[in-house]
Amino acid sequence: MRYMTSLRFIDAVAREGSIRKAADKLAITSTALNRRILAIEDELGQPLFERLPGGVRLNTAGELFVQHIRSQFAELARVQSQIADLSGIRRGHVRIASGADALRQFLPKAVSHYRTEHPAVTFDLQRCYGEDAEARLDSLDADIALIFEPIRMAHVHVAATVRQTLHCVMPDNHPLSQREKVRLRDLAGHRLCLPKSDSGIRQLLDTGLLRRATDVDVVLESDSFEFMQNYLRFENALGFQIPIALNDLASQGLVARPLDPADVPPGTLHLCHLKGRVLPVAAAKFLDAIITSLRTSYSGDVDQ
Amino acid sequence: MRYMTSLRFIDAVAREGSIRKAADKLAITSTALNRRILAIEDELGQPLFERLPGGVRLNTAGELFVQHIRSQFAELARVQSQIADLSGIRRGHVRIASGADALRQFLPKAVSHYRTEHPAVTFDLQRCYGEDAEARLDSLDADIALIFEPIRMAHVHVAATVRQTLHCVMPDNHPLSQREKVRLRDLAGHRLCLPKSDSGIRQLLDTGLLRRATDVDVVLESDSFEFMQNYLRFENALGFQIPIALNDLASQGLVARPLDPADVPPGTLHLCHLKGRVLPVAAAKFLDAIITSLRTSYSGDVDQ
DNA sequence: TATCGCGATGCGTTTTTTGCATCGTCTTTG
DNA sequence: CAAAGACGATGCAAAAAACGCATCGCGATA
Repeated sequence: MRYMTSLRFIDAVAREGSIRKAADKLAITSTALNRRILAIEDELGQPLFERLPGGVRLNTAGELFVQHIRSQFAELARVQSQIADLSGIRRGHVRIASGADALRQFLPKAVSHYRTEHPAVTFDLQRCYGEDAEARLDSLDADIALIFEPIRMAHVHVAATVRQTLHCVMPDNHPLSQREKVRLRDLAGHRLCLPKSDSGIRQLLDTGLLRRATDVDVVLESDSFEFMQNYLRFENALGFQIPIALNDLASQGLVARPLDPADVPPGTLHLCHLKGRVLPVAAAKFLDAIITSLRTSYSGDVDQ
Repeated sequence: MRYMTSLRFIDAVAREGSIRKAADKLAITSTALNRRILAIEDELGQPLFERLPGGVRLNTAGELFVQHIRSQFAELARVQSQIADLSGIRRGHVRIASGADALRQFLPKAVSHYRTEHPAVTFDLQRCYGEDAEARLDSLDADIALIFEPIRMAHVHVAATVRQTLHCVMPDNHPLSQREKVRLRDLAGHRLCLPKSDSGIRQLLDTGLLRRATDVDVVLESDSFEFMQNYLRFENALGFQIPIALNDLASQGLVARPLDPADVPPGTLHLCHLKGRVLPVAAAKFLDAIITSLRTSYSGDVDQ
């Protein structure tokens, strides 16, 4: 939308922290950008940025205004999507922030399935660590977030949750593969690969291990599930995963066994959007779709 | 705000129902206006207006978009007022839709008092009949509405209510002026001046009169309280009013006596704003101020 | 059937926006 | 401690956008 240019520019400058850098990204000269900002500040009657020697930074008024700008963008997107929906063809853009878990199998399937029904809808999948997913909801950089385990911020709305029992992943010839369930004490003496400590899986494991004071042998930590999964066979080590992230293990000679819930409580996958926000049609319908899909896969474990 | 020009224009065209008429009001040529609208429609990928032989009319997409535009204006005003509030001087613009009742004494006093404390705040007082006040909240043409008696629309939020006992106004030498309270049956044989039927006062009276089947002599109807009040002495007639609208009667040789609540139930004055809307700081503070002021004047009768 | 009022469009003019060169200031670096 | 580098601000000319005028085509109205 053309009339929002100045607002887009201000947002960019706020993100870059420098007029010149933002101008580069926006493919205009810094002068033009500078003057647009001066013009808006002039109209507002108040500066939005503090001028620092190394660039600019939002002042309090600027914080308020940028927040306003972002919500305007989100609102516009929503209205556009609503208008597009009138013509029958659903179009729009859905931005999803997710941990690595759901990005492995679940979201690829869900997105492609949705796109076969609504080819005009495009997607943006953002891989997030830790609190980042929530922060992106907050800054309106994402419409929907899939977060495993801890929800920290107060202003996210949880549309649905899925209970996920932790599984232990291992080569199919590993001694523990004989068991139906794995207890924490069984891990003693085996080599473990653990996700990094900002992962929800790790946090659940840590509390369990701490409680039982089990002595474990952690050979590596990583934030890449893919790496860990491919690594297990080489060291005959144990990895950990939640069901939604389990892909076709058999073809890699791996198996998964659930951890006994008595040792490690099941974690929760949260499907969230920003509280108080009305999602664009495409995003709202996609959210519905994945909730339905989750309900068929994990019938008893989904809450809304 | 400069960047909103196109949006303002669309809003104007929607209100006027004609590009040429709107162009006149906006003091530009119809060509320029026409092209701006074509440009926006082009960007949106969908027309917003139906072209009729006598002008234009919003289509469904247009309705959605104009609604969006209006909420953007309101949001911007809110943010601006919030920003202005940062610098200490509270500035802003408060738009009030009210029936004639509160416009007589109460609002003039309240507004002038508020403006002595916040001279940078400006006001817009809109005299509304019937449902118009609520409609203006809805179209974001007003921030606050004072409505006596019936609230019809679902999406107004009532911030406070004040119970108002109907009073009978009469010349001070009128026989009924001897009584402390006036019963409906006392009205028989006297000349009455009644507000028009869309007034809350009239509706309360009508139900009371209907119930008692009192035979009354209505000599005139008007929607102007001022006219009626000035008229009473000439015919030695009776008028009706609620406390908030009672000005200095004594100087006009008039007195007011409450109607017995057993005959006519007390009415309710509603202080409202649009549900779900965050008011600009100035409007919100003014609302607080008048609620406080009402509480001191009608202590027992105010609910929040 | 003629007229009127409406929105759309081609074209020259005016206003706004942009880019270039440059200034002054502050931090970093040799 | 001085030179270099990066930043935002500003004067001025070029480019782009918006505007106004004249005019067209269309449908309603009288």
